[in-house]
Amino acid sequence: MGLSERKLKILQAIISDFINSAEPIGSRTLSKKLEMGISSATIRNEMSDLEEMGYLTHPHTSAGRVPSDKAYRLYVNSLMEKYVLPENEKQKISQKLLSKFDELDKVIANAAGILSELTNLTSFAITPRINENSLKYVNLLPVDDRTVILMLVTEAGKISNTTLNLKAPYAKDKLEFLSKVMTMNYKGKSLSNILTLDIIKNFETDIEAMGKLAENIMPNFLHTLENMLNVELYMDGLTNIFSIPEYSDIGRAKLFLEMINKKKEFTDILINRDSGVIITIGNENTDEVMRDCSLITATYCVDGKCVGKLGVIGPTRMNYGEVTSIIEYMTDNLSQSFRLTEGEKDEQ
Amino acid sequence: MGLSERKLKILQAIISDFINSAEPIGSRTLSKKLEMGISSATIRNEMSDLEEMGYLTHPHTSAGRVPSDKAYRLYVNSLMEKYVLPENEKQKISQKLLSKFDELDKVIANAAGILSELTNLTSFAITPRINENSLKYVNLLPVDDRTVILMLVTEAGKISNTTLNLKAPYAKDKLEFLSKVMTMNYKGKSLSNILTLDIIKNFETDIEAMGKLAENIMPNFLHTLENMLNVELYMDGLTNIFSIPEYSDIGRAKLFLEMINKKKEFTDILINRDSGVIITIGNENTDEVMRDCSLITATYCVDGKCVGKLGVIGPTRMNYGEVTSIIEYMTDNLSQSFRLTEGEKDEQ
DNA sequence: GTTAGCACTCAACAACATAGAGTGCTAACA
DNA sequence: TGTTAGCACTCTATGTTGTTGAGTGCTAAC
Repeated sequence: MGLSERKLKILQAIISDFINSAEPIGSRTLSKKLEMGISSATIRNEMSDLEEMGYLTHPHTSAGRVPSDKAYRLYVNSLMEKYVLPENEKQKISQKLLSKFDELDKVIANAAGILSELTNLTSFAITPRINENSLKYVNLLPVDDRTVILMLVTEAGKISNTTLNLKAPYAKDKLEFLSKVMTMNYKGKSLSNILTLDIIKNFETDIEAMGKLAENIMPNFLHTLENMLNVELYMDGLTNIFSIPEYSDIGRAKLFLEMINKKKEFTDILINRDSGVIITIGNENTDEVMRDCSLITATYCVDGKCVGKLGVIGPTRMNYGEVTSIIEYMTDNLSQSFRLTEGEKDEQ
Repeated sequence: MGLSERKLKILQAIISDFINSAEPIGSRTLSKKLEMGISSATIRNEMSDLEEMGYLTHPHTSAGRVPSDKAYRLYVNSLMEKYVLPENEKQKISQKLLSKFDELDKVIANAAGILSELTNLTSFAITPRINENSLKYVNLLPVDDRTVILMLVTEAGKISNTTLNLKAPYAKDKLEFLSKVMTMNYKGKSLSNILTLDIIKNFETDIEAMGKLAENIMPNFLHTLENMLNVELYMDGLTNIFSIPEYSDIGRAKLFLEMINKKKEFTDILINRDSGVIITIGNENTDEVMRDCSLITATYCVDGKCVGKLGVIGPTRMNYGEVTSIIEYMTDNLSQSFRLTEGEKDEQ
């Protein structure tokens, strides 16, 4: 049994209705709404077929039909009409997205905020992994007798610094010398490479070569490198789930928030998703806890590398068309603005 | 009518019982539990008096009694027995608190995590305001033709930096010159003072004196200063509220989480609290939305100035004794560790 | 002042009835 | 052969009623 034109139309109607109302829909209501001149009985027959084929389910005998994950997948792939963001919406988003901040992390956190506001869902964003970034220079700046600022700068301009409190006073010229030696040793190497074993092994000889001061500074150097590789997760709109009927049950709301709050695990799930706009619906999610949610992510690029992610998580019943458009527009916008810097550089 | 010894004893018993069980307690149950050889009828009379005096309430006629905010206040002030943290607990806390991180922000975020774990409540921590900190130096570091790192260092060693993408290329010597001029102009002045009007007014003449490059950099300088003054709020244990019977109602849980999630407002509430261990119970909170919560905060000091805060928020029915001890121990511990750096400096 | 005794109150729970939204099947129709 | 009206049936949601038990408040006796 194939999916006739009519079956598709009925299925689409059921899905759009359910996305809006969250209520199972019955044959009579649908018959009236469709205005196709077919009676509720006919629709009942079709619905029965669709259920047999796995597109619909039944909370209980005397309830209307509810779309299954399979139905949402079909809907997303071919049934739903592409939502086009109105031009003034686009402008509003662009403005909010880019006006306020310079710092990457702040821009990304802000983006998550905007996204949750627009979709009324829980949104998240992760900053790009900078694995491949190579170190540009190491700078040790004197503050006072025992305080030193360790500053690392990558080729892409990402900076990280830490204030170190040394156990013994140091000489300024030694500090300068150490900066130079460290820069010479590690310049051009990618952060993750520096952290791999073979380079770390060399540290002992490095330390010996560079003297007592290095002994104090090296562990901090490694630690700072590790921090730079950390992906930052930002979330917003957590309380939006309370407005969603699916989560009016306290148990489900709890599970949802607990899942979201395991930041480490959640970040890993996000990192491992493919690039581009990816929609995973309900049981398509490999992670047990997410089986009754849908996840939409898209990738934004920094300096041409598409490694940051922006997305939303919510009930499988969500407005895929609109949400996807918004996310896609936002990531495009972000990528473009992060490329601008690059562009400016090239103009030189 | 005063509070006789016996009334106090009964009140104390009701409160401790309710803190544990969250269930209204009746006269018969209490009579058995107290083992004072007084009958339920007598206790009923006493309870009736206590209710008249405002220490107890009644969810409905046939329910047991529940302590009022006034009762909790009395309990906290004089009735409750001081909880002494066992030595091994203390050690565990100290270890977790200090082992992992160097950076102040990370230590504070981590502290909030530990606190929520220990108390099973929602915890929070704010980083210190550094209003009074004075600027030590301004450093402009060249990265490439149009990229500059703006780095600000305060006397207390707090560093902040921003990567600037300039609109035009610059000359290295001008950058160096500008660093020196800016350091000269603003060194020793407190961050908040630099941001006040009279100094900002001078900027225009400053910019004129320092040339085109300054025009580009000054707004970023101000912006970075503002950022340094921002207090960071960390929270943890949000989902703990779901285990608390008071919040098994989805409406209340929602209100609670929404309140907590208004970070700006919540931070303001925290900042404005007095120093030391402060307990505000239910309607003692000036903010409407917090009237059915209790808030416990304590202050930790950095470099001798007590301006950071650590605390929990939860239902008025919370274990004030234990929670207070834990928070107090943690802030003491933090203050001490943040003083160590200071101590080391003094040893010089 | 304390206590036994008793009438009274009220939430919580269970048992039952009812309404209504919806289904599935059948038989008739085009 | 597909479509439809009609009808019995199902099941949730909602309301009603009764019962239980924990608890109170009052009174009278100790």
